[in-house]
Amino acid sequence: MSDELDQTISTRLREADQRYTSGRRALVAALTAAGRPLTAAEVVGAGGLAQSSAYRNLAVLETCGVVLRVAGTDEFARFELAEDLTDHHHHHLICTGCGRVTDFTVSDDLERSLESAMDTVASSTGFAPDHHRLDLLGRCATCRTTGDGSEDRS
Amino acid sequence: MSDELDQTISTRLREADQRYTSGRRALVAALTAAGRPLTAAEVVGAGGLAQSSAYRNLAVLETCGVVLRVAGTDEFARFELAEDLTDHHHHHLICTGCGRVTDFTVSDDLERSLESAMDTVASSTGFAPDHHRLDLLGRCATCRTTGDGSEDRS
DNA sequence: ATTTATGCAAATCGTTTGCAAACCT
DNA sequence: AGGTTTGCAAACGATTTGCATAAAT
Repeated sequence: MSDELDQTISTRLREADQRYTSGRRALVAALTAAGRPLTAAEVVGAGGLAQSSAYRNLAVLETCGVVLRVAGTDEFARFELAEDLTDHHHHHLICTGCGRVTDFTVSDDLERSLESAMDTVASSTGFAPDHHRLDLLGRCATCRTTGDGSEDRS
Repeated sequence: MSDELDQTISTRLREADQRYTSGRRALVAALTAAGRPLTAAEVVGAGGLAQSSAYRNLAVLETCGVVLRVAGTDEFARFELAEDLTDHHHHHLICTGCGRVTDFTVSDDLERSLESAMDTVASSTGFAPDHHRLDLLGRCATCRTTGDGSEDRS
């Protein structure tokens, strides 16, 4: 992870009266290195901090807008760095076999269409859209060849 | 709910060696009447059956392709009738205040673009998309006027 | 020195499961 | 009767929390 990213995060935490501790740095490093949303278990494994600390820090980072919670299809919550930190607006490929979540992007045209759909909803209902979520559900290459969904959350 | 719908569901259950019991009928009726995804608690409240039976029947109906599990942003699972039973392809408005999920539709043009994005992913990666999920996250009219997210899952 | 973060173990809570009674065919 | 579904209460498991210690400022 770049020093610049670290600086931005540090500032964002300080603005919320939070410290950028070594544990939180480890956690951010794990998410950065992964390049895909990680489960709490994966974060714990990679970051080397206690489970409770991982959850607590993820909550802090989420509140400060550093980390985002990602909804998959299984029972595990997943976490990734906020998009405005990575400058990489993306969507998710969700494997219905193993639950793994990976990133993908769509054309600017499609993004614009999505934005316009949001505007339409905003003006035709009382709902005030904030952001959108576009996921593709299917089977990843591994689960397709392996036959079925035997997990590997390591 | 229409007799035709009941017929279809009955058939679909029978094909999986499952019965269309009164409890399951009540559950389907509750989902039909609601017209939006319901939490397990809401289903229990409306269907008048025990919690464990509700969960068990929802699982059976999900396996048989009658009911679909919907991911929101809160800790509650939500359920709705499968789209091919309602002939109503739709997406979800998810309120980040109260968690409530409602339906909305987009233009056929946008749907086609989404389909084409799926095809692109399919051919450029090993991932085999099955369906897509487009959600708009924001605040519902009630939560916007009420100020903030005080729950009402009744 | 005082406040905040950590790790452990216990608690929480939506969901799942074992089991005996009620139900359907 | 034979197999399935139901409701109750107990079990489960991911996540959260209480509390005493360690770290940061």
